[in-house]
Amino acid sequence: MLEAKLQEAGLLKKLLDAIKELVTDANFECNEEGINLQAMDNSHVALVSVLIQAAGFKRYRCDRPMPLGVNLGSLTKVLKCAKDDDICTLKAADEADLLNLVYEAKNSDRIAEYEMKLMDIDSDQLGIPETEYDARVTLPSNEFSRIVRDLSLLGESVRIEVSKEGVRFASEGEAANGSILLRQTEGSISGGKIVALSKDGEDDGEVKEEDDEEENEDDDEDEEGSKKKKKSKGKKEKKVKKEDGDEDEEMGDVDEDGEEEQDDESEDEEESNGKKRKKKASSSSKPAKKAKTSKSKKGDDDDDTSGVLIEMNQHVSLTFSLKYLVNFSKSGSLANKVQLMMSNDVPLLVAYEFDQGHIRYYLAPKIGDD
Amino acid sequence: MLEAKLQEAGLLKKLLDAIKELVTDANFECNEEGINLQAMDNSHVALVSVLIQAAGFKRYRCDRPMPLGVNLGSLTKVLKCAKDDDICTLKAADEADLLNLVYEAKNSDRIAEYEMKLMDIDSDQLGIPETEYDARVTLPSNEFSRIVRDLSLLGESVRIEVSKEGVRFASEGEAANGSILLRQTEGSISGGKIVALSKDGEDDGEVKEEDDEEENEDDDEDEEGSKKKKKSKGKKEKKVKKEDGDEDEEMGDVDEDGEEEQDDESEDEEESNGKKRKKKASSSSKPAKKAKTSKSKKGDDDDDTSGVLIEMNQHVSLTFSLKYLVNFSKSGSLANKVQLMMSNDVPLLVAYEFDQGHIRYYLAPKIGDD
DNA sequence: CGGCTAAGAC
DNA sequence: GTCTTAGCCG
Repeated sequence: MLEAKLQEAGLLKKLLDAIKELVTDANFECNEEGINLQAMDNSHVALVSVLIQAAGFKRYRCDRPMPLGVNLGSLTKVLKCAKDDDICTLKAADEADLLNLVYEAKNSDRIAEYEMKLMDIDSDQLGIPETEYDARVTLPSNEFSRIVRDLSLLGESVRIEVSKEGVRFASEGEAANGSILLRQTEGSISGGKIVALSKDGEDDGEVKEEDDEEENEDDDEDEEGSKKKKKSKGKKEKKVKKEDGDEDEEMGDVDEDGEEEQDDESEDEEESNGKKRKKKASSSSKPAKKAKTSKSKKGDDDDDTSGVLIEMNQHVSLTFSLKYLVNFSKSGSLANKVQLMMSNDVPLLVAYEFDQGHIRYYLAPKIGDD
Repeated sequence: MLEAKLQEAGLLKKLLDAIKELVTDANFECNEEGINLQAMDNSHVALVSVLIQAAGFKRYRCDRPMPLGVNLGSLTKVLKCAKDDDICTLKAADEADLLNLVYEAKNSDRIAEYEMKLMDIDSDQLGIPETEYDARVTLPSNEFSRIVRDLSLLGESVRIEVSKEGVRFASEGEAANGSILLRQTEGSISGGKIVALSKDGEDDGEVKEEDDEEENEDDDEDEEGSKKKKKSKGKKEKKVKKEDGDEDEEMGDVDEDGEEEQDDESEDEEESNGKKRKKKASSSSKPAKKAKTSKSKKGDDDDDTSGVLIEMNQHVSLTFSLKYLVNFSKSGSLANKVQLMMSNDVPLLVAYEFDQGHIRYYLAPKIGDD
């Protein structure tokens, strides 16, 4: 059975707000690491991956891995019945088709209890390879929101270009063209190894593990299917795949390598890139969180509250659909900072890291001129 | 070429908000005086005239008169990409079909640049004669907004009546009738010469000039007219001419005049009609702004922040469409005060004067009982 | 045509 | 955080 007590219902509410427009139904994969959700958006163009680490809960117990098939619209409604600062407990029995939600006001006698029907969802737990990127831009999440919102008024897509000059967001529209240039706040643009970092260093662990086992097979694609489903390779999976392709394995490698590398990095650069370093400690594929979560986060993403950090090993120039980026930017309420990770011709990773976990979006670039 | 740097993008944003529903496309007539826009509303019932004086800019250069044909919807979108306190620079090359807008955040590395397509617009730069009116009501702009908004809930039109009693706004509707009476805040209702005034005393130069000549005749109050006009009556021409003078000089004058005016004002107040007095000092036809803009404005329109000033030479009673008045009242965000100038059977002038210029609306009265 | 959901303003 | 308005779906 699952019993997970979250200090603030607000976290769940924000997460749902962030993804409910993108995805209608999804499996909340619960296991010892925590709760993970992975899904392609309804049109299979983007992929969203959410993690709430076990340590992010006030209390967490999950005897065995269980997928909870949730209609996000329903869950959103149920969550609207909670106040942001209510203590929220999720409970589900093994094999149950109900999710129990209990809201306790911190300082009151009020206890609200809801039970929501679960559904069986064909979950393609995709293997998201942890790639190394050519560039990462770390900026205040509200700045990112503003940029994509502004440019979305003008055109459909934005070209994001990272160069020594800084990062430029440019969009062309019928009535007007726009271009916004952000320069590195201070210091020079740095390189170093660029991989997605979570504060604890565990990031997509949940997904990974499963993948590892099944992935072995070598289908790139299977992984997704394999782990939980064995589903068909319906379209959904494919997109993801592109990237995954190799990635399954990469995932595994990543963790370990990643950590090591991180250490290395710290030494090299000014710590600016620095956020990564911290994680090493938590190398076991499991999430190490707890103690440092709050700190680590600060350390990582929030080190500089308002600055722009640009790390670049190679010039990148990619074009994306603004509609999706605007959607992703809703997650700004979850973290002060957002990381944009890019390599030419591979999907953009938009990552928001918060104390209890993260939400990451992957979006394939537009090709050609469209 | 044009290069105009505005301290606060917010001013332009407010202006566009105020007129974009009334007009879809319009020419921004740029010349040494500043930037002027004049247009009939889409149904040709109302006329709006906007002026941003050259001195209202942080920096202003316009080598030769040029009309910039702008789609207001497009400009509104582009302006939404600016923060209110961004420094906004407008640039256009001669004969260009693009308007360049640059937004610089005051304290950041952020620079956003937009280029908007211009269009050829058949501009009828109308000569708006500066008429002398029988009555002027000066009231807080939010009070005016409230009145027309309230009455618009009841009926389609409002009868505005200025008498010794004060000013009455009365509307009849199917469900209810309403009537709002505002009395002169203090002192008695005054007469005197009633013409549109801008804080600097330059106001609608473009329009007025024509009238001036006629006015010259000796009204005590002519001052306003006299000082600046002497222009020809051609519409476009006028504008240009007034000041072509030269900017440098203006600046000088401005400061000085401005200050003087303020002083004067304080004295005249009770003179009640007083608003005009101020201008005499600034007789040089130039706009006096800058240094004291903020102050001067206060002085003029805002002398009494919350009071109602009624000037009347003759009883007037006119009926107008509330729909338009509600629309006009959106400009309340630009100025604390609004002036309603009326004579029987001629269009109402609704004028908002702010530090950098003004926005004025003209609306023909309804005739008969409709 | 009405209801619901989402976005923007106060 | 709440309310209001606009856009989308049923």
